[in-house]
Amino acid sequence: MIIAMFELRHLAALDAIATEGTFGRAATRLGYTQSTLSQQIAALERAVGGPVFDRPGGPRPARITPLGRVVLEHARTMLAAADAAGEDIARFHAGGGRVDVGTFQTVTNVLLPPVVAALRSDHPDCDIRLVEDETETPTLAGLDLMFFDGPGAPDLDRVRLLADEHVLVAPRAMFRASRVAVDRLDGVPMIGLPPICDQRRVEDQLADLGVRPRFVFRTADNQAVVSMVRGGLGCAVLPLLATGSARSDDQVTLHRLRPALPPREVYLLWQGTLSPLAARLRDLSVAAARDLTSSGACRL
Amino acid sequence: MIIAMFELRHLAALDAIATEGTFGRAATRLGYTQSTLSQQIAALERAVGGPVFDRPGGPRPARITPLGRVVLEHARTMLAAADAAGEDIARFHAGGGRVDVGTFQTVTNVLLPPVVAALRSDHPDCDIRLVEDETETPTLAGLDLMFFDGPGAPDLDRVRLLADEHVLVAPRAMFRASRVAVDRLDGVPMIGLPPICDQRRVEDQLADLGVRPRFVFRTADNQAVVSMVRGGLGCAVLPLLATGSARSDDQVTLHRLRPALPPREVYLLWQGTLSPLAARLRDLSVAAARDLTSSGACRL
DNA sequence: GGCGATGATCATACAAACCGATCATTTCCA
DNA sequence: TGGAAATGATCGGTTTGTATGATCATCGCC
Repeated sequence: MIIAMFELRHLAALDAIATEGTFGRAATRLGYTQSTLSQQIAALERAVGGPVFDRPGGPRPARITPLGRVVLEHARTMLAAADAAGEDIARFHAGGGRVDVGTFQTVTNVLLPPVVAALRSDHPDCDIRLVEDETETPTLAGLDLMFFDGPGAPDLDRVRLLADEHVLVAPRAMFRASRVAVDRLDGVPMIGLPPICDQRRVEDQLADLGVRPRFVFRTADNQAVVSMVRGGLGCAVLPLLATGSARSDDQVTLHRLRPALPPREVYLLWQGTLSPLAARLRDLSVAAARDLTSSGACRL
Repeated sequence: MIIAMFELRHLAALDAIATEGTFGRAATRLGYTQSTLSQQIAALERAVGGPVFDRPGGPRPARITPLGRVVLEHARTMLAAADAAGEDIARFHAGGGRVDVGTFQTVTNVLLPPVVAALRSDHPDCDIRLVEDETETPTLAGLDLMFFDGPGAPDLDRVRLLADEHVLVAPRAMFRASRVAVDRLDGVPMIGLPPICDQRRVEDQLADLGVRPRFVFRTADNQAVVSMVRGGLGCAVLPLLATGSARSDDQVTLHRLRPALPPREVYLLWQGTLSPLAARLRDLSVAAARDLTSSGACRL
């Protein structure tokens, strides 16, 4: 007997007949004719190598055979899985399901909250998973979308979300002018993020200008950088959005740099076809970024 | 998007391509051509309402899409179930699997042991389940085979296994002759099984002959009946096989009755098509019964 | 003995599967 | 820069399978 030559439609027929008792009623329920069901069962019996129903003849209903019971048991498993698949597919198309997003602090704190709120208001049961994996060469593996401060690998799809101006955050007494010349940072005690990604680029650019700050503390936490500046430990060069809600006050001052460093460019990366949910997240993110830019939040 | 119009073969293609990476290798593995797999995936994509693979073009391999992942997850469930079904079907045809048998004490103790031994020697993993349900009108529901002391309902299939002579079991001092006239049992203290099935027929037949024994103890346990006779509590009329290995000794004597009561006829009943395992059990039971009969074990 | 329900069977129209050949695209290498 | 190699898509044609409606055989029941 040959292996697994049966079709889902045959198994549905088996189930319907076993449930309804007769070929005719099962055919009605499935929207077929009795003739079709007879042939489907015949095909199934060819596939499994023996009869699945006893047909006593006359008005007596069909009775399932031991072989039929064996097949039926598995058939119901498969039909249930098919149903579940259909539901998941429908949910997928409706914009539900799951989306895995790579992000980083600024995006998580500034951009994503309204995006997530909008998604969850449309699809309360959608499964949004955020992963913060700030490494030098991040990967898209296992992610549907990834926010990144650069255009990423050339074979990826991308959209540029915003340009985030680099500003100087300094203890209040340190600088007066609203614009500070970059070379005044040479030798100055400085707080920094770990030297990867944007922070690395900033330091490289300063070095190209002959400026070598003296890093006295590094932390991966944007807010902690600002707090240390606030404590007077040193100053910091940060993308404006990374400063959070910090603005010039009685402890810190924010300054533009002269010459201005190239801004941090935030991209959203993905690869190939997106799920409707992920596409919606992308579109909402683009809109949110446009709002941020036009509201002036990315420029001092 | 339409519901569950996909076929197992499409899901197998999906799985193979997701595993192998390219349509061509997957086609080779499945024994199809690349063209066929392209068309199968196209059909699947029509069924699920969207692409399941991104085809980057050129020598780059196909990559599964989010929708493809959703489908693939369920596909693997269904394919695993199909595999399991195939294995169960193969086991079924080879004579393995499960069989549910209704039996009763005599059959369990005398007939079945060698039958079960033979079955389990052929198929060590076969699942033989015995149910002792000694009621007046037993049912075949949930059973593949049923041993019964009568021909059963007319719409059942049956085979007559053996005729088991009714004998008198008496305390040693009670009767001398090897044949005892039935009417000598009138008023005699007697041990009996519950008055159903064969026991009921025996009592009816005695009553028809004007014989009314005095039942002083009833138990459903054949061996307990003999034990009570051995204790001198009374005598008993039993089918010979129900006496187990009891024979005339220094405590009990076995006697033929005059006139002989009709023997207990043991049938094996079933309905419709049997599984190979059940058919084998039936055939072995017929052979075992023939052995019992020809060895004289059913006649004193 | 006829009625009604059951499932099987047949002929036919239609759809789908599969294959072989071919094509378009892209990468890689010389 | 041009061509070889590998990818998947597409097309035409044959085969296979599917669904239908009509008809037939069987059997229980009134």
